Amino acid sequence: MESKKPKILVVVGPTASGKTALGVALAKKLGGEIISADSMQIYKYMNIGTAKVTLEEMRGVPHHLVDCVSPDEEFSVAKYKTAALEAIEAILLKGKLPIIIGGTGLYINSLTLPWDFQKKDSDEIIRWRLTAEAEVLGKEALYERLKSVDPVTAEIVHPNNLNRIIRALEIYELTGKPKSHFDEETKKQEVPYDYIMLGLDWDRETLYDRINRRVDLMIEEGLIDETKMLVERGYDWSLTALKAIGYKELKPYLEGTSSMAEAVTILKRDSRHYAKRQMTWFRKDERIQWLKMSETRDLETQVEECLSLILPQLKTINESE
RNA sequence: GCCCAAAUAGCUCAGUCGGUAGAGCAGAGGACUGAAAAUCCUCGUGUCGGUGGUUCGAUUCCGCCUUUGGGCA
Repeated sequence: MESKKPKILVVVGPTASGKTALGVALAKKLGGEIISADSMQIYKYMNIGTAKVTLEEMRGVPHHLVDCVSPDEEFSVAKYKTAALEAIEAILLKGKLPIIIGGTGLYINSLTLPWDFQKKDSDEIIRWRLTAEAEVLGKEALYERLKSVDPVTAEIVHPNNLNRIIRALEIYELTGKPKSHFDEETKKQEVPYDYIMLGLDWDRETLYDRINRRVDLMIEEGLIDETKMLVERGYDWSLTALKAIGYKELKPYLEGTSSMAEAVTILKRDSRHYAKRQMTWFRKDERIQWLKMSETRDLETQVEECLSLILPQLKTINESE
């Protein structure tokens, strides 16, 4: 007998793999609502560059956690998890199927693995101070401090990876306990849902080709103006949101230090690199069932294929009701 | 037609005072628990344009050829 936990569908895949279209189609067929798991599509005013779903593309399917945070607002996995869990509950209450779709592996894992963010906090000021300390003392000094305070984490974190070193030290300063302590504890948590995880799998060359073409399209659709608009609104290049691929690459062009062609080339490259990192992330996840994608098959066929794969697994939800 | 320069990794180029070569980028693999589209790690054999010569030994020196730039007519 399968577990009585509510079943939830998760669709992952690299950028430009067709998640949006497939997700909407699945939601239509299954009576679902979509929860985005995308760290950049949550930001307002960033539409073209993040390839955000358009109202038209939604085809009436409700989307959650898209377009809901200002680019200068602080956001984090922890906040994502809280908001996503709320959305899941609301959708389940309506008797509909939550479908989580996105390419941010960390966000996906925050929901599908027993991760708990409640007990440890974060603090911008400490983080700021540690960053400044690293500039003065060198990251080696901070790494040494981490070694003495949390040798287990120091073992895992590479000495060059300042961001990780800082976060680990931040946790220690905030709680008096090492990060590794929380990592152990969090594993004892329970995940409240059963996730059926689907991955969109393209061959590398085709995906890269799609990415390159999509970047050209973004430029045609006005990515330059969108970026200018963000800057004019006063959003700083140092914001996390402005570090999104599609915007940061345009900075040199807008500031006149590079040509548009150069900027676009780099934008394409960064997008390819990103896709590669996403694939590395998802590839190792054994829970994911891979769906072979190709441009010769149309959406309808892909959806059918998808349904025949997941419907048997979803059935238990109906039986238990 | 003549003169000059270049020809080395997928690309841009470095180098070997003669002992068969190395950077950046591209590309590949990996890590990831409150910045994650971020951050970080690892991976470099290629007829050194072709062909003769000198030499124990040539990608390196010399001759010729080819190609590509530039200049002169």
